[in-house]
Amino acid sequence: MKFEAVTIKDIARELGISTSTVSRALRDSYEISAETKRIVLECAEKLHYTPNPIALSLKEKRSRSIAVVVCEIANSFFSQVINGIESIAYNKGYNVIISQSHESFEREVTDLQFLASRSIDGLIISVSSETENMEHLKKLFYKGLPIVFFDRVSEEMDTHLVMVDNFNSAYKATVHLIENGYKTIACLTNSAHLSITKERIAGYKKAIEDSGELVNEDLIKYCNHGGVHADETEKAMNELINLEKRPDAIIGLSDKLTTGALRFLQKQGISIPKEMGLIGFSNGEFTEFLNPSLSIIRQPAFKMGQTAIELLLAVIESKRPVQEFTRCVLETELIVRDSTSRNK
Amino acid sequence: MKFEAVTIKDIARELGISTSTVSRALRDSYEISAETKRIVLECAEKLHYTPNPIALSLKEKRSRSIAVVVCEIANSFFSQVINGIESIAYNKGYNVIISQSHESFEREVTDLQFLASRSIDGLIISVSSETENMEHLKKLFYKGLPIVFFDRVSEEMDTHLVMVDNFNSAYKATVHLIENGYKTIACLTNSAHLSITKERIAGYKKAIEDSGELVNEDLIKYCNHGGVHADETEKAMNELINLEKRPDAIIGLSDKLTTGALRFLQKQGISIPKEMGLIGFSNGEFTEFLNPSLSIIRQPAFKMGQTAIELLLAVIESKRPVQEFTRCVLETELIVRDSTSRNK
DNA sequence: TAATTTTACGCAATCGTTCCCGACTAAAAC
DNA sequence: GTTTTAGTCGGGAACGATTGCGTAAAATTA
Repeated sequence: MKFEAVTIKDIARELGISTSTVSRALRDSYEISAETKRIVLECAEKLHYTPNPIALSLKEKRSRSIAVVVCEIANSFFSQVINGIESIAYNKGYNVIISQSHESFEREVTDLQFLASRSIDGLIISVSSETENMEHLKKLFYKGLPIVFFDRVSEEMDTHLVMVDNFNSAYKATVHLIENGYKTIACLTNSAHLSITKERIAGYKKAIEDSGELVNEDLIKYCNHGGVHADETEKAMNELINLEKRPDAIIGLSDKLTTGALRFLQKQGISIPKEMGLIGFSNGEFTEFLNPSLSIIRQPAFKMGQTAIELLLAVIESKRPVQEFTRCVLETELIVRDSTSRNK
Repeated sequence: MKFEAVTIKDIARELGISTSTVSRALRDSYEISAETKRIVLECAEKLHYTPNPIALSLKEKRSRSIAVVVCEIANSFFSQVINGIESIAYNKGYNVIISQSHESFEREVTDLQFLASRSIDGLIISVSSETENMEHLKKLFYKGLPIVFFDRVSEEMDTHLVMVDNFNSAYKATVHLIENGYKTIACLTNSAHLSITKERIAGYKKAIEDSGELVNEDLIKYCNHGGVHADETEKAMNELINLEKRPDAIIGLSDKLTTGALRFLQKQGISIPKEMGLIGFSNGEFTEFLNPSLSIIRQPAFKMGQTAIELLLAVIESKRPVQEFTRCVLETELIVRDSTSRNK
């Protein structure tokens, strides 16, 4: 594979036949006699021939590899999504190339530039929390690169979208807090321009309004880097607990923010769920064993990954240009635990 | 990148010059006049030319992509390692292709076969817990594929190794338990043939012996799939708590096993650290906030990833065959928390 | 037996890029 | 005035594999 690199030519030379015959024999073409096929196969075996995929890619203009761009791998939600993607890509003979944006727009742009220059057949992406401008993606998309968005999607392009029912998830969680007697519910969320933020905030607001209360914008804290920098979450939390009317519950609208809030409250010695209720989006594996056990909204991450890759491969392998795009919305699961049971 | 695919031929045609000149101009060759370079660069810009890496790979016989094989991405330790790998690979212009073995030997073999056929320039691997036979790796290695092992290594090939001081880590953790008054210390570990298992078990045994006790093999439970199947851990734990002399502490010799033990003890209502002390290897992000907070041995996962990729790239980019291989042993961190403080 | 079809294989172009050889012009050296 | 010598550029062969087309020889048919 490296130094030797047996090629079809070596077989041809060894056998005294042409490369075309070898190629056809290897592909079991009908125009090659059974005897020749046998000899070629035998020789290929003997010489440890392995086809060179690069040469194939060059001819076929496809690399059989797809790229996945997420903000961080070391985040349960995203690693579970990748797990789902990989589970299917592997079976279909595709490589999965992974890149992390670390919530940086600049990094996302260079990532994409790099990947695009590496001839990928398709892209699955959840944009960074800094990403407002979609030009870099549009450019690739209109050049013909199949793209599937998941989680943090953009509706600016006509393509497949995989997400959860963000509105309803946030709505349910907020209603749950209200029903448990929490009155002043604050909200820790991502950059305002992200799709997930807009939808989740809308659900949160609707729940507040449906309970007959007024939405207080001061209770909504936007963390523009999604909580990757711990101080960002801390700052937001500090502002919240110093409000003249201190909230009695927090809802974290993404994984890192939920756990960041927990971390902060623990440090400050603010008791959960008594002084402060806490619920949030999370796909962490051990929310059940946290102290207190955490009430969460869990996304079907693995399923989301599978759906995304299936949609992407359908586009890639479609003969004709795909016109119909699905907007796949999956359900989340609200898991109630101790961090929101005030009365316990 | 897909449909148009502007090539240097297009530029050559547009400008009425040869492809060789275009190629040289683009690479800023000394034999091309400044004026021609300017024109070519301008035209390339205008036509949105992007070089085709596949064609380059074919010529240069390198793909600038490396493969990483781990058992699971959705495992903090491995995702942190990958994070470290990616952080450096990205800067050096390499793609990272990730594959999961899911602790299956068969899957590892097919993974590798697939990857090798995709012309990767190098491989970083932590073998699956089922992997005893290294032939599949040897075959690739002797074909010339640079390989770096990390975590679960094999010494059968003369190549770079990145690991932690497993012996000492297990030793320290066991001593810690002993010093805290635990008498009967059981051990939950991976398949017996893995390097990490051997070394960690040796450290555990040494600590027991140093304390003047005898090692009881019944207290060592081997989970051959590393705890990916929950029932495996449960079975082992059940056997332990039903021993005539029930252990009063557990040491988990890998991430999944430590958390698996915690999960089991919680379910059974066995109080930690009173009835049972618990410590183990873990790189989980929230061991601090678990109930009780977990004493752990933390590996420098990010650093391990960085070290592995640096060693690998050095081999890949070396002009002459590399003869000297390092066996890099990093230190772990013992973090004492509530799960081992019996007296509290 | 002659004409036709089938079988089995080789030639050469192609994918996009690089790079080894020339080759040509104009200025410098003899 | 002839020869060197830079300075620029083009032609064409690679890299490994596929494939349309052409064509011998063998097999079939008339």
